[in-house]
Amino acid sequence: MASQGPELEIVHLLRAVTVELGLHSSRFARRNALHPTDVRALIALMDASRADEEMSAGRLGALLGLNSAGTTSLIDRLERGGHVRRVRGRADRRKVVVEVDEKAVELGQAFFGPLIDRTVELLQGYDERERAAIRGFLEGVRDAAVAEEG
Amino acid sequence: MASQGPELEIVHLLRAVTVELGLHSSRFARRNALHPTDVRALIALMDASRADEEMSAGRLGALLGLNSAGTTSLIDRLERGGHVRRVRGRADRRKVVVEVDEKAVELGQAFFGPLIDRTVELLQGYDERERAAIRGFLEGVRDAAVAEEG
DNA sequence: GTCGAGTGTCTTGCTCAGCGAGATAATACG
DNA sequence: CGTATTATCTCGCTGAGCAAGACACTCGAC
Repeated sequence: MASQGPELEIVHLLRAVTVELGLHSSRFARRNALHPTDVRALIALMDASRADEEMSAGRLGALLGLNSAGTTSLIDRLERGGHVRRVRGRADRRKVVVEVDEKAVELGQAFFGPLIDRTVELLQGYDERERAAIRGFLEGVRDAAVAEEG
Repeated sequence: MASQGPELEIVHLLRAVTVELGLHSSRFARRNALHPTDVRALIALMDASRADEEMSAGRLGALLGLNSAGTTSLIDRLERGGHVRRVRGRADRRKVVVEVDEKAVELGQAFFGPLIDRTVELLQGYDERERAAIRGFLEGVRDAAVAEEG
């Protein structure tokens, strides 16, 4: 099984990476008494915040594939844990904008920071052509996964 | 956000890849009326089968982080769907060896095969040094994630 | 303005994955 | 043989997420 040609070995390796990153996330979840969905939500919220976009309850739910009831209880859960605040939208007052608490952001950075730093460090060990190969490969896999929606 | 240096861009790309691969798995899950856990279980079972290892109920549960009750109901579910068979262990008759049904294997290959093929194809577009960089990077990330169990 | 359709969120009642505790069955070891 | 250990299953429960619908706000037509 370890002798299936160099390409399949890398495919297998990529899967191992996704598995380990998933396990890493679930360690974060368990440690903070969060569910996998909660972690995904927090990540989406932090992304939005970094991009200076408002994240409404509905948009968050859609992103995570939850219906409105599930979304409400997700936000309830996060709010109860103090990770998130509900703020009524100013422009459209039906909307609920979900804001991440500063402490949650710090918590996440403290947990995922070292791994990100280590990855950046790894990448600095490669020259421009090698980095381009890595980037191109990842882009290719991402696009292939996106395209595979038959 | 897209201008954070070449290294962080790749880190972000890697996350996008894991997200998209996760979504791809969940499309497979939904289409076959399976839960995420069921998919993870089937993958673990196929891996074991390819490596010619027997997978007992307990080992499967441990691999997925389930307790014994959860493991039993997981296998019940998979068996009910015809994806899996229970076989009493010959050597140790307390054990239950879980075998994947041929059809489930084919189903999985039909679904994940194209993506794997596309990935192999991508890899063939790189020379030996570039492939080594990709492999080394993935190994490094995997090891970093494994090491981060503080 | 105000009426109605449309949209965003929350409530209610339910299903089912997974947990804890403990029962049952087979093995190992004295 | 009998006791401890190991592997799985059963029972009762908690809680995430769903479907349906209530409620609140917005916006366009008149």
